[in-house]
Amino acid sequence: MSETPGEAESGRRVQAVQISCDIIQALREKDGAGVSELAEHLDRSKATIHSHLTTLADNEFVVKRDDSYEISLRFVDIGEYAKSQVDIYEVTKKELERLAEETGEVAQFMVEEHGRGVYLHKASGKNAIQTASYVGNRKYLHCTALGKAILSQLPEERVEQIIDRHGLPQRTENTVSTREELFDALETVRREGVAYDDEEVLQGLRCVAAPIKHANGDLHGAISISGPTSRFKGDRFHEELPEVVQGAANIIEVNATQL
Amino acid sequence: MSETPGEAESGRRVQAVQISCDIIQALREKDGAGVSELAEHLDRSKATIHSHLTTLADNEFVVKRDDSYEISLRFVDIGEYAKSQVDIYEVTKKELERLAEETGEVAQFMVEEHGRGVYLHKASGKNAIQTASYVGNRKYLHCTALGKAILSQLPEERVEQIIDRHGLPQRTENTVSTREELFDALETVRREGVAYDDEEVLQGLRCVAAPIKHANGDLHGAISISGPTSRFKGDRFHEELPEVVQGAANIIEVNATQL
DNA sequence: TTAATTGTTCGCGAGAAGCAAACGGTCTCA
DNA sequence: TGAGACCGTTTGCTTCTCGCGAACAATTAA
Repeated sequence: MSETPGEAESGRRVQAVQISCDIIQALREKDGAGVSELAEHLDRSKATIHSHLTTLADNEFVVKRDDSYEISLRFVDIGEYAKSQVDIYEVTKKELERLAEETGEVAQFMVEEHGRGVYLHKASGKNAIQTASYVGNRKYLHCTALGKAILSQLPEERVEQIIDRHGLPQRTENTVSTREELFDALETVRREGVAYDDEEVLQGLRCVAAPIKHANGDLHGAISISGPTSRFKGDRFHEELPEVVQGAANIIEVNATQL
Repeated sequence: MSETPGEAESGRRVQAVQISCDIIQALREKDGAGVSELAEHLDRSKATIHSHLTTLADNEFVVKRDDSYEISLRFVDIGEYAKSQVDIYEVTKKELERLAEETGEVAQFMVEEHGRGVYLHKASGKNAIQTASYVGNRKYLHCTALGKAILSQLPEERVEQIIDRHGLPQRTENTVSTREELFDALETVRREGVAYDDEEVLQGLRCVAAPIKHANGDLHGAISISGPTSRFKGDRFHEELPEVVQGAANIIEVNATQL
């Protein structure tokens, strides 16, 4: 079984570490901040915040610029490392580029972590539209084609755990909002091999996703192609694109077994 | 003045936070590890390591997979954010892609932080060679063309501070190894507008870099083109490429003033 | 000059955090 | 089928850390 079964509520925590995590979170939300501002925001003394920031700066997790502290580029380094640890990352990236060029649309790659979906790559073809998603972005799994493709590969109990943890927040009126609806949808995905998003996230945006079946390392991922409803309709939407996406997923799977 | 003047030796630290930072560092070096392994490596009790890992997992900085803890993809998210905070990032990225296509070589973008250079983007043209550098990678500034281009824009006292902090470790026999040599080199860069790397880092690899003059936010960066000595020689190396790189840097500067 | 901001330093007391040891798994090998 | 040797996890206890408040510089504004 992958990751922590449910959220581990038990066990001791280290308060000081929690404070530093909160500081990083706050620095991100505020695009950098000073000691006093953080102290007020987190309801802690200035002295506390100060010693934490100094420690974090020592370790190059934050940078001090004049009198403002900001998130350091060290995160870029570690983030890039984290991506590289995903064994199918390189193969998938190449395949996505090909897919984007072939279709002219946007191709994306998502993996599951902590019960949510993380975008790991985005390739844009000639006619690619702008999408709100960016690499690193975390989305709930039940409300995107990529997410549903991933969920379709997980054992039912894991899906239950994820719902318990994150719920089924409703993005738009088309989002699945009950467990039954979701499990039905996942069954359909398993049967057809692809997941669809028909304007469920954004008006006018359609999306076709296929899971990457690769239980190795308990890592579950999916790839997709997105585009405007005007181009995503008829045979192209229901036959051509699903076939292309599934084909790409297949190639990745084959390459992955050789790792 | 940007960042901390010299390393801030003074002030209090938070030991617990330091331990967590060490854990993350260790997880990265070891590509994930268990509690016992970390406890031994960091010379701490298992209980301590465990409570730290639990806290870090709560905050999604690490993931527990079976009995191994690993660096989480949350770093991808924060890293991507950190990049986006660099105001010239988007403009430079576009310009790099153009540069790579036009020359067929490798084009790169580096900024300074904590006295070292961080690669933020890499674009590859048709004939691009493989280079060891990757996005997020941190290099000493004195031993690459990009680094020297950056240093040439910093006030002398800042350069002194950086040398005090990091020294001038010698990569190859061609690396500058004394302060005088370095300051002479920087003077040349300022005069010519470009910095060269003539097989100083790697046998057979040459590189031309130009600083991006843009004091805004105290952010200093540079862009470069790298390629094999076989193609980087004669007029192309000493005139054509320097001109192209400087031109690109100029375009970025102009676009940057409009931010 | 004064007043109101900063960030920084410091002494102190409370409680957090680190340790050791015990506990409950799982796996291997006899 | 056990014994033993790992593993991660839990728990009490003691100590020393760390968070607080207040004082201290250093800017900035009025």
